[in-house]
Amino acid sequence: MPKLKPETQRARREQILNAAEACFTRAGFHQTTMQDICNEAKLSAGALYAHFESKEDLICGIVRRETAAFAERLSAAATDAKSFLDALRDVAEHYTIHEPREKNRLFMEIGTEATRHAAVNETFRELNTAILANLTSQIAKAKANGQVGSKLPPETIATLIGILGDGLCWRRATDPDFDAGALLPPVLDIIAGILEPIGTDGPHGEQAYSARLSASVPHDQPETFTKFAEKETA
Amino acid sequence: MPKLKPETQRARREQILNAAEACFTRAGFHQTTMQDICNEAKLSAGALYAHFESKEDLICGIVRRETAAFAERLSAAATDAKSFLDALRDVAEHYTIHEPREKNRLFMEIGTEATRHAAVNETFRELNTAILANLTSQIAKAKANGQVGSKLPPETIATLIGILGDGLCWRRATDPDFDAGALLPPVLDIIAGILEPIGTDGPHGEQAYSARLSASVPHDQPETFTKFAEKETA
Amino acid sequence: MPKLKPETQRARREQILNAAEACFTRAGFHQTTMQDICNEAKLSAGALYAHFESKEDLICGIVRRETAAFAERLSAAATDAKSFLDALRDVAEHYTIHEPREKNRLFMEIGTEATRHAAVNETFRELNTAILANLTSQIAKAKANGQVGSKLPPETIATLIGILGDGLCWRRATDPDFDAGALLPPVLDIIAGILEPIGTDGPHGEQAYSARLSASVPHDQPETFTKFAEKETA
Amino acid sequence: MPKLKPETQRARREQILNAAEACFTRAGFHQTTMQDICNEAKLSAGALYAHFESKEDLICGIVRRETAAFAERLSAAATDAKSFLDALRDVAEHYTIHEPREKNRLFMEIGTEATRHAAVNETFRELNTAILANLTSQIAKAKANGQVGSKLPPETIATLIGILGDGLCWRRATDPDFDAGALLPPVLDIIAGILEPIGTDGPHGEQAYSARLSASVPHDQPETFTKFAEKETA
DNA sequence: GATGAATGAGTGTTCATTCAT
DNA sequence: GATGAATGAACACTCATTCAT
Repeated sequence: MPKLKPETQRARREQILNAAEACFTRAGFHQTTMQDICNEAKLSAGALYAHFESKEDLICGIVRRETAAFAERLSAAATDAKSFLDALRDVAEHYTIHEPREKNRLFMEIGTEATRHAAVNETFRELNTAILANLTSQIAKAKANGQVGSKLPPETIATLIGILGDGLCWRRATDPDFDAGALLPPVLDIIAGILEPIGTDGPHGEQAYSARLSASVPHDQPETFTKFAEKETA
Repeated sequence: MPKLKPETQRARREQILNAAEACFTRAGFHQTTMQDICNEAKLSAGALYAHFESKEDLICGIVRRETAAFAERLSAAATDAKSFLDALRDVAEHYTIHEPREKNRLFMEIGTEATRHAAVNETFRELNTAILANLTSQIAKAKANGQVGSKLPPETIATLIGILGDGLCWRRATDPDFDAGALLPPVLDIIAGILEPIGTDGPHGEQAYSARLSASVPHDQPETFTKFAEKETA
Repeated sequence: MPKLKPETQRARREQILNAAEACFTRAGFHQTTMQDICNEAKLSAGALYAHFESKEDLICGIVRRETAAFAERLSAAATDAKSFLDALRDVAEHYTIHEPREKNRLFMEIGTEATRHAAVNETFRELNTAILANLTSQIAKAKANGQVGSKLPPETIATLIGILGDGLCWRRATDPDFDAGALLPPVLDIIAGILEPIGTDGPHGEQAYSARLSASVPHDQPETFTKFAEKETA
Repeated sequence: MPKLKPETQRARREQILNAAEACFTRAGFHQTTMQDICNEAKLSAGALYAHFESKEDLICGIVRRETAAFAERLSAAATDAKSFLDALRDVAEHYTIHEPREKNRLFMEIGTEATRHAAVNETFRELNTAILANLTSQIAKAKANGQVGSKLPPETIATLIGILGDGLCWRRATDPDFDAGALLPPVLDIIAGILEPIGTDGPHGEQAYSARLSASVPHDQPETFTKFAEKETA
């Protein structure tokens, strides 16, 4: 038998990753057995190990894919949305309203796992750093354009936004009664407060964040994150 | 060996919990074996199981203790500090600067575990709810006293503060380069912005958060959380 | 503290044996823990081990007591009943009708255990042998008196009766639908057939076994088995 | 290693069952560890658990096999032997003379275990019922043919025979001095007495049971029990 | 004499990974 | 390349027994 076409290879990898993600999301990393994943992927153990050399590697694959997807979405939102804040809102809505709570749990699981396994950690940080860098550069440009008034360094702002996002995700994963829909507006107001967009009468005026901010923080097209997704499927 | 004094019993429980916490902090729940904990506690397996009926129960014990300690600290800070914001800063400094990063990881681990095990989940949520309620009531009082101007419901404010805390914790656990010292001031500024303390020229003026806020939000003595600590050691 | 009075000692032993028997009957030897027995006897582990040196020893105690009780009953029945067959019927009725099925199970458990543990085996066989000897001597006397016509050696007859009894017990222990009341008459007819009592028109005539046999096999007072019970409580 | 042929699967199961039977026979269920069985079968624990899902399941497998073998033997004897009694004698001789005493112990162990574990109990009873039904139908046919004169219902006769068999087995398992060779003839005489075969001068005449009975109770071909053996190996 | 906490070897079972076919 | 049976080290947990108090 000749070597599988790279195309088939990639598809197979994707299939396994899908199965793994489904299992991990459903039951967590440690409660999921390799056999569970094989069953879900309708593949034999041997076939699975031809593509991922260990369970840890599989986790890395998920981390890579999830994080790349996140970066992608951020990027896409930045392109499509009218303003930086709108983009943020789109992404936040996606992850805390449209996606099921289980996805938030998977994110926690990933972060926690990254804390314990060198390889996962490396993967996780590398991508996180890239996302932060992207956010930072967007903010820097907005500042340069005079559209963001905050005196805080762009990286600090990016980190603050990241913290809010992580906290939101954690809370939803953890608390079944958490109402993301109700919390998102004040959270976006907070972000608006951090950015201190020029040309408004302050972040805490009477207007709703969307009305106030929709046009105020235009942003450049960020560099794409597709490379990470490609890296994964390469 | 006659019946142990309740006092000794409690000490033994504490000793086991200490060992378990050390192990869990070092290696995570799933990587820690009961034997590891026995070794750390210098106790036999049988002795351990006389105090905790399962590994899960041990995790619940840790959750209870950690969360109770957190509530306690929040409560103490509220009593000691000059203002609500100062109290928050004290607590935040403790958990993101004084405590080792490993403690933040343990917190993540706890939250993640709560996501998967019914018993852990129940324990976790019960205590989390109590903490949020306490925070909420403190804020409500401050509003009643006219010291907090925000129009947001107290519970929403409490939740927002919680999200920032969780996010901070997550970030530090996850990112070895994270500089909590640098992030804490802006985070507290954000909180100040949320509270909109009366008698200042707005949350985002020139003054540093400490200067601006130190005397602005006095607060009443919150109800103590000691009951949870007692519950654990009862 | 002075040594316990022998009387108290014996009572304590009895108390433990009662508890053990209750537990063993309820759940079997292997499913019963020493702690179960301690709880049932309302005694500490240490106190129990002051009287029985191991779980096996406890089983031996039960074997001794149960078997002695059986011998006693056989003996008493021989004294009270009008005929040997009546005595057998009384005993059989007791063990397969009056006693709960659980007792039959305990008997099986005892026999099975005797098969595996040297000490239990010795105890079990010693007493079984004595019972068989007693039965044998009763039959021998009946033959000598001309009341039993069978040409089979008395010991063989005794063994055959024993086999029927064991089989009956086994069947009841094993089969919840077993109707001992319906089976006992034919079994006693069989025994009558084995004995071939003189002065009847054969064992399988029209008469019911009791009518046919009630007066036909008078028997002497057998030597008592009380000594075994005493041995146990000595 | 592609999928094993069903044939090989069956052989592997058999190999495990053989090992388990050897161990259980040697030491009893509770004294045998899964590791013992693995060693005996020269198999790893994982391999064993691929075929039997628990120790209890293994016991059920043994019960099924043993009981099926017994039914088979009964069936075969009925086919081969000249008379029903001869068949019974063949089977009895096999189990109480040819087979080692240990097999009798295994039988006791099985029965005792059936008393405590739901799954084992169900398996045990199901097969026991089938055997009894087969015996019953054989007897019913013999009665219909006028070859059995007893007025007892066929089922009662079958149960009585069963009781004698169980008792015999119990006695041999339990008593090392038991001489089955000496007891079998009178036991068969008893059975002959129960059946009351027509055309003889009564069951307790001068002739030995074999001489008297060899031709007296012809019997039809019983339905085979092979189905149970198949069920096990299916 | 009594207590019951402590011991620690041992149990049934699981599961990531390998490799003969 | 794929299969899935096999491996075997671990694991959480138990329980007969001991012995300090």
